[in-house]
Amino acid sequence: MNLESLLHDRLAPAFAAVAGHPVDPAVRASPHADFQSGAALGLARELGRPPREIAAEVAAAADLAGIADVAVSGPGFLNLTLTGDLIDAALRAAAADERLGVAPVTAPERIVVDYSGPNVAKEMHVGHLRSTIIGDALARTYEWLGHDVIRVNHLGDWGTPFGMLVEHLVDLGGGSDHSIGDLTAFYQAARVKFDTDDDFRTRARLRVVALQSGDPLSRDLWRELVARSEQYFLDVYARLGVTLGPDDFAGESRYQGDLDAVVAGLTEKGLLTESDGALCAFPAGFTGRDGAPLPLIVRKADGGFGYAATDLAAVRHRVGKLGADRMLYVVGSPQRIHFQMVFAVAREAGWLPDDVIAEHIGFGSILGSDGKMLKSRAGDTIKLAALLDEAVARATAPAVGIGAIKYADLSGDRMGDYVFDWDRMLASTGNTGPYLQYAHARIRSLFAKAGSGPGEVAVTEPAERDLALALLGFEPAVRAAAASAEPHRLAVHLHGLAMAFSAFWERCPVLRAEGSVRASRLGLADLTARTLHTGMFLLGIEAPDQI
RNA sequence: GCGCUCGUAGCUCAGCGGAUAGAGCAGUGGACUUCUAAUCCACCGGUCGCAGGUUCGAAUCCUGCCGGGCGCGCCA
Repeated sequence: MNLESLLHDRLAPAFAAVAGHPVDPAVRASPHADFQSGAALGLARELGRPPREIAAEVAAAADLAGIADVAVSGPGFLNLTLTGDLIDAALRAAAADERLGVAPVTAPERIVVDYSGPNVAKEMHVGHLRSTIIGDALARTYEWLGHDVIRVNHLGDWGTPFGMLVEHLVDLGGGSDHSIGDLTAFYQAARVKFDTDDDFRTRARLRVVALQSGDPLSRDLWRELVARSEQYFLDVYARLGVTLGPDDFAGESRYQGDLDAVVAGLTEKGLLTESDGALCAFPAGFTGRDGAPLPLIVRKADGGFGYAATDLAAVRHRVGKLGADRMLYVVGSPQRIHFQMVFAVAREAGWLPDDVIAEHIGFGSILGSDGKMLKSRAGDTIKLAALLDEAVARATAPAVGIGAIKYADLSGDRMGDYVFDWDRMLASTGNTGPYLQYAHARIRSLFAKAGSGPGEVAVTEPAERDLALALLGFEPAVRAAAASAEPHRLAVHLHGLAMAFSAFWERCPVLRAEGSVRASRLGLADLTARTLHTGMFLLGIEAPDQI
């Protein structure tokens, strides 16, 4: 149940009656009561009356019987204090519902979420962490709310590096698993040869041509590389608890057949200009260093296609074939302008209708303790696998270590940078994954000993009431996270819920209570566990029964 | 130079138009015959980068500065 909406709906008619027109009651959580409405303040000038008088009139007119006690406060606020009956009823309704009282959206959208997108033949590294974690949390959240989510893993599986990689594979004698071995070593060996061996470099260039023109051997070896990499990615996703699966891979190679059509389409619309031999689009409103129009390079001077062409083809495909109502690109902030330009060109080309939303979901960097981009001590990029190994080694259990990393990534505003700090993220207290897991596990242990299940909730103690309000704040938190594509809104709420539960735990004995009090507290505990479990599930964080 | 983004307590961060700006960590002082003390309670701690503006009301919106990060034609 969404209490804010309920209060909003009850106050709106009263405000409309007093003001003579519709007014947003502006119901918010309040430090002075459960909720407050400050709308009377804004009406004072218009109505030429003191705000407290307006507030009093609204309070008298509003139908809040059985829902909340209302009082005029301060300069003209309405303080709203929920009745015990309403709280009990709302908790019972949530407890009786598998979805905790959160109804699916009434108008489901088809939402394409593009995230993770690692490069074939390279190991995943910390640079892929945030996109993978944030994207997965968003996909899970939208899906749970009832949207039709299509996950897209836009692999870097095409382009000039693959001439080099395939040629290297040929040198090693073909495509058996053993010849590829460690992906990073394989890539680096190819790279070294490419940089130092003229003959190899020439063969690599020819191999690109062969690959792109469909030479069977080249294609087979390329496919082997892709397959190997995909299996490796899936292993990482399994460790991370990320829901990307084998059917979600849709790499750049998939759009190669569409690129000529992209160029043709843009040409037909008169959107392409030749500049220094390259075909460029110049969407309105983008300027570069010298104030000149900023180009989106669709086809390079050498005739090859850049990523802009692929991204445009992907937009076309996602709108035209996948039927997207909304597309989210969970990609780091540095690419913000690129995507804005892609979206702008796609709109001009007619591939992105006005009623389809395309959003770049940017995020900040992960920093080391020195305040710079996170690197290993030697200054290299840190492999994701190594990071996960360390998390597991440092934590009491794999789920705790992995959960700590994921929660640290999701608990702050995604646009900000954050400092990667093992001690802080693994701490059992504070706004951390382990704290949430601990709160959940405590409840599970309670039921392991209780000998009876949850009963009907009837809130009496202040700590129970605080917990109840936190529980009822779950729905608004999930909807807020979804509305702004900001998982931290849910994460912060879950931390507050866990804190409210801890306070309840200290002050309100459960198993030592008797009769209906014991049953009610078990009911509160159970609802808390289920809410934490669901919320953590939406963030992609495991909630073990024991820690 | 232009653009994007971030500047809130010693540290890490919420809050993003409403009443005395909130948490956590660190610090100080308490609480274990107790359902997981991996916890809880209290205290301490802030000219919300600076200066204007809009508003009944600004950390929140606008403008201009200052400081950090990132981008700005053939890498993705």
